Amino acid sequence: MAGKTTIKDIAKSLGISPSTVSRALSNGPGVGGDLRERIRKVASQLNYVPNSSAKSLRTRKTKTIGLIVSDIRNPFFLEFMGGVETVLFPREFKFIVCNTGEDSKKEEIYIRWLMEHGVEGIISSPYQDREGNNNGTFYKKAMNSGIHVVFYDRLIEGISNIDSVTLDNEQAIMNGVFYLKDRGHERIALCLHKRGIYTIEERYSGFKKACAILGIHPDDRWVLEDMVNYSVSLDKLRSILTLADRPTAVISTNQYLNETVVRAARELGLDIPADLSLMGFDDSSLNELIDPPVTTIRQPVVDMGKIAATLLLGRIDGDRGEQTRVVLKAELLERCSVASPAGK
Amino acid sequence: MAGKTTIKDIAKSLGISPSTVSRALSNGPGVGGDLRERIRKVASQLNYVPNSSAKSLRTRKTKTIGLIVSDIRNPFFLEFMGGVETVLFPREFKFIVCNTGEDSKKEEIYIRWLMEHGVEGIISSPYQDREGNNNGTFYKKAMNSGIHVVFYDRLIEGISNIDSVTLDNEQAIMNGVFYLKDRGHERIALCLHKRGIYTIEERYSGFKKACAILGIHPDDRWVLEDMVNYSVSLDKLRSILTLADRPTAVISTNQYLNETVVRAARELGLDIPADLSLMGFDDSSLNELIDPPVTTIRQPVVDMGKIAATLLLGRIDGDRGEQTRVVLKAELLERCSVASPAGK
DNA sequence: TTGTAAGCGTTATCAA
DNA sequence: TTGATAACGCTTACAA
Repeated sequence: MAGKTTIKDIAKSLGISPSTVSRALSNGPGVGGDLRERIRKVASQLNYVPNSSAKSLRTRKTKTIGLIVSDIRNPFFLEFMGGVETVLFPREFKFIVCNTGEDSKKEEIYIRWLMEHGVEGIISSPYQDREGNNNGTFYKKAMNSGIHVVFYDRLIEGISNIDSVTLDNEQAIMNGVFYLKDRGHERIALCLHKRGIYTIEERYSGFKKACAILGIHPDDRWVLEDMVNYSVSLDKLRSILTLADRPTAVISTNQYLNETVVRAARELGLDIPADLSLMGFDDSSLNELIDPPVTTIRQPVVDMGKIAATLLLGRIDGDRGEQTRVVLKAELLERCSVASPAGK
Repeated sequence: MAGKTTIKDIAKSLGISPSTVSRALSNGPGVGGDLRERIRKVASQLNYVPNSSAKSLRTRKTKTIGLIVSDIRNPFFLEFMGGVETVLFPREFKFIVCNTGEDSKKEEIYIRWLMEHGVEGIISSPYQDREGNNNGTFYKKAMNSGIHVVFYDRLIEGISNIDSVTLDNEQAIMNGVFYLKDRGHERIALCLHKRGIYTIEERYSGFKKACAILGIHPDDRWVLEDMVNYSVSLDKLRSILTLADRPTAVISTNQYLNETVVRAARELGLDIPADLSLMGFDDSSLNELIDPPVTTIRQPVVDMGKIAATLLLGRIDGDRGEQTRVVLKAELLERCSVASPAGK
């Protein structure tokens, strides 16, 4: 009703000074236990709500961080955010969600907004295009102005002192290839999202490494790039799956692509795993219920979120130790989408 | 490097007054086009970053809203948030995500934080327990202090003047029951999350209404409540599905329960739809790939997000019109999980 | 068009 | 233990 009550109103109503009220309400020392109680009482009677803009202006602390995600539609982020919130809430930290949609410009804008907002830290999965362009300089700028940054899922190389938590993507895909080879597959296709993005490059490189180690030579044209939506993905899959000498197995590199391959196979009349094996990546709980249940490479996403938030809060709390780079291991969930190819 | 540059630094460096700089930088009138350009240039040279705490303190505007979600793990929110972000970004509004986890106390804490933070609005899906307790008074408090509130998905009854966007839950479930009856089902079970929650009550009531209209009388014990995790859900489903006179169809009321029913049926050796039909609710893109593809009641979630954000921005922009209550219609996606019961 | 000055609600420093 | 005062960085009457 009335204009918002401030610390001054409380002070006036008790006939004391604003500074005392401030001390009492922020649990600072130097206030009589008795007086403190009376102040608290009046504050709640007057419906006092602290003004954090004023507080932040004075203290330069907002208890707020920014969470930059590359694609808000990806179920990966639900789990990740869940992990982050778990850690942030008990510490009374709030987070602003920034969805870049793999748009470098949007990422830049959000970084600027976060700086203006006065966040104390940023947890980000940065974008990088195939030419290697990224927003590294903006993250640097944020760091220079005292904002701590933690990268998750993706890295920007050559930018120092930024803590990170990522997956061992190379190893994850290598294990996938090994698993397929064990079951007799040498004709393996790979589905990739946009080249340039850290995880995609790592997964691609893991694929090549594993093939080299095993001495197998999948056709270069079976490496499908830019699978960004269903219609282009279907076209690309069709182009390799309708040939006589087609691959016998496909490795997908995210949950969206798992679905895409299953759909495409159905549309092309290919049975999984009889006609085509699928090694999925990421794990929606639904992968188990799909026909057939999809064998998949699972990342510990919730942990990733918790670790990212913990690293960041550590820095905010004053940890000036060396850069931390946490690398998590993936797990291969064996289900039913991989078979041995005919004739083996 | 240096302490952050402020408007004063820019003013000093140009030998002009801070107010002129402020006017120039905030695109206000009353500044020479020439001067404005020079100010802009110096600002960027000095790496000027506006301090929004200071700005907010002065203007009482933060360009920030709060988004309260009841369970961050529910894929519903991914889509919803996506819709919200779409509308907010072009308007330069940021959002803070608050996960209550169906915990009334946590909801209250978040509302308080949002008020302190100075958000201009709150988009919320409020919790209510089976006794009807909710945080209505806190939402009222927020409203009274000038924070606009929009409810989505769920409502708190008897609290006036709050815009909302919800689903026509009663009709949605009624259509589901009608669909089942058309295919010969009269022995229908219903799976519910926590009673008390708005959507759950509405869906339950829709179920009863439809049964009354059709003159069918499912066993009361087939209405399963509190299906909050897999093990209790499995137990409850087992208790009704292992009886000789068991239901022939189950209606689920969220995506999580869709999965639960499918898993439980498999565990109990029941084939869907031969032994048991399933009418799902909510639609993950994966429902189509499940074995069998799940017939489901789909909500227009992205639209819901866009509408909620649009309503809120309208209020923030000064719309003082009557309370708006948008009620969206669900869509029944016919797939393969419903069959006619044996003997029909 | 530009400058002056007050004030937004806090906290922190210094005295009392 | 308490109070007076300045300051955080910005906007906005009002005056020039």
